[in-house]
Amino acid sequence: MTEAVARSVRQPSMADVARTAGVSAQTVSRALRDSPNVNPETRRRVLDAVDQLGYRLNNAARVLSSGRSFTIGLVLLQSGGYYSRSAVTAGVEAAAGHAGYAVNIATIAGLDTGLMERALSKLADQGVDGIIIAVPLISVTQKMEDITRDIPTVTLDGSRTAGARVLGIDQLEAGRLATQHLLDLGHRQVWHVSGPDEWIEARQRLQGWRECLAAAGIEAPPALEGDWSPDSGYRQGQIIAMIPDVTAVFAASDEMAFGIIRALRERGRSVPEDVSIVSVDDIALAAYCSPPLTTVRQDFYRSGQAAVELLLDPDGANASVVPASLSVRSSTAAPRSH
Amino acid sequence: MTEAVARSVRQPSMADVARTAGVSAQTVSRALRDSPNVNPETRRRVLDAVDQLGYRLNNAARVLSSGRSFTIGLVLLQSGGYYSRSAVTAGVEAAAGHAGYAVNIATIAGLDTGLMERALSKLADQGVDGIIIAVPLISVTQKMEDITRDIPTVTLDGSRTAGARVLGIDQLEAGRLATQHLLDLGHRQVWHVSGPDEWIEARQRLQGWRECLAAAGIEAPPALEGDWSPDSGYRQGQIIAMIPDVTAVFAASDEMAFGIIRALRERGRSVPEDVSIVSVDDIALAAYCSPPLTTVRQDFYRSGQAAVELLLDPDGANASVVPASLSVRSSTAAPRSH
DNA sequence: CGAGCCTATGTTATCGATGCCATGCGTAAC
DNA sequence: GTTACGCATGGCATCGATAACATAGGCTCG
Repeated sequence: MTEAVARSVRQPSMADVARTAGVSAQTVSRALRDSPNVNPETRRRVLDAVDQLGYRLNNAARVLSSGRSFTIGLVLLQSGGYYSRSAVTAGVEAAAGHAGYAVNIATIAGLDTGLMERALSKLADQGVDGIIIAVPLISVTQKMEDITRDIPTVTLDGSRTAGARVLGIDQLEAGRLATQHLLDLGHRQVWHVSGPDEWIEARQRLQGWRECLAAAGIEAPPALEGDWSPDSGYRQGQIIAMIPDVTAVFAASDEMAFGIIRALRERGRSVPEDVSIVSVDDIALAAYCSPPLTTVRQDFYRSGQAAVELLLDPDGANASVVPASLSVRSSTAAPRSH
Repeated sequence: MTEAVARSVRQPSMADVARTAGVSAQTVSRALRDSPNVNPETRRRVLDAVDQLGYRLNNAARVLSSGRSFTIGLVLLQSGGYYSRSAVTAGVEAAAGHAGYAVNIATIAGLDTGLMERALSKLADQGVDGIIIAVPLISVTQKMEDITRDIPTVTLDGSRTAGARVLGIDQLEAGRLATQHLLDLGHRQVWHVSGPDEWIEARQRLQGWRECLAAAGIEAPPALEGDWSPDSGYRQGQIIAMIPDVTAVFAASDEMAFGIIRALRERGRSVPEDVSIVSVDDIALAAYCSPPLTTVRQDFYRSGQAAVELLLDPDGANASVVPASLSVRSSTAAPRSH
């Protein structure tokens, strides 16, 4: 006797639900989207049918017919800043999910306009309703403008295209807070290990540092440049260790700060006794490595959330700023008196 | 004179391209998907028309008519392990993008079957072609089984449902490597601060530790349990610091290890002179904090890639393992001789 | 008590790409 | 010189939900 071949069963559609509930497909659609004009009794019947059939709304069909995808795209940089990337993602995902949106990720391998264009294209192809760019745009191309003109975009701490809104942590302020803290402790000079120049954050922190020193009438020493990684901090730290009079360093990220500290210690300079170090980020480990870092706290998770809110708010402001605050721990101290 | 109102222009469709290129829509579709039976000259005309119109394939329509979404879902846990989460995501995204797939993220706030079900439902609703679960499934519910039966699933280091393939770093081996390293240095006893018991990784590392000690004829001391965070490491470290004879500790994660080290130092126990510490992960900072950590390296990025490969390989194995290896640095040393 | 309106529901067209089948032409095979 | 087959292409139905419009009762108000 021939058995019916077990074939992959077709997923139930709205029409199936409608049939089971004894209503039209349109009514099912309305009931599922809590449209106001649906009889509670009818809605219940529909929901029962949904349960019974194990119905699942077909997203593609909804997107096609409604023109909205309920998905937002997130552009991230692959390398560097594991902590911040991860925290931003979590914040974005949480806020998006809360608003009924899914998140689609596009990672780019480096700061390159070509890669950036491809990432944006990919998201545009996916039909995202909005885009959050969490990497700095070094330069904005026509293609990027085209895409961000058609799709609402929020730039997190980056430069902007004509169409994009900008959300930023106040990096100028972060640089000032860090530098001022060192000056307040009595240091007469503050060195700086910056992030890569392509990054807006890096430039702004650098500028905050310069301005703060200028305001105190101090001429800024040359800035050293790292790439956010602990390893680059280590390399710049080796250089700093060769300069005799350094008593205070402002590092543009916690990870670099740890590298700097390691290099200084290996050369017999202790932190904070000989050299004070302050940085920016306040990653989870900042309080637990040795010494616990004095650092300017950035709330990445909150930034991610705020970016989504800014994106989805139809008449929101065009720019918004998340404040930064100083966490004082043990990597800074008054300079040793001679 | 009345100006035409600037209205949101309809995106060009395949039919528009077809008209411009002087062919049928079907041929456009074939040309764009490099179907073999298309005249090169025709293809060129089509591509020119695409360029000229700025045509962009409508993903929703493609998904609806083809039944495939070219999207894979990634389930992540929101808290803890920033580094690993981020690296896994990058690996998944890279491998997926390489194969022409987009990645859709679902973050869950905690290890809870309800949240897990909702995350899977959300991904299923989005019509993903496959799912990668990067959090341990504490217990598998019917609903979870249903979803993972319908959609190919790979579990990264987690327990498994009937339908899922499993990819894991060999955590048993990681636990053994770490413990054996301490025994080889001459330690007579090794304490352990584990991860939360719900995590398979945590259980396996713990088991590796127990087995290794057993093989050496040593009775394992009670394990202390943390939650992967530096803070939990710090708390367990305070307890360890009160026990006089401890000379070696195996921490289940780098972040906890840093917390433990901090607690020990605050109580006057130096690392590695008084107490040796080895952990698991090898995060970027492991080499740069003080002391540089001896740790079992896990290649999260590679794991993410491997998960995608396993997912997309139609006749791949049902399980696969990424090896772990020991990075020896300065947090471990031979015990002080009495 | 009839005009007008609000509520609950049904009907039909539509979104844009693809699967399947049909077609016409050139060429190799018998 | 048919038959048969491969290649390049077109036509049409279809995927599943939704927007826009249509309709049938019931209620309010002058």
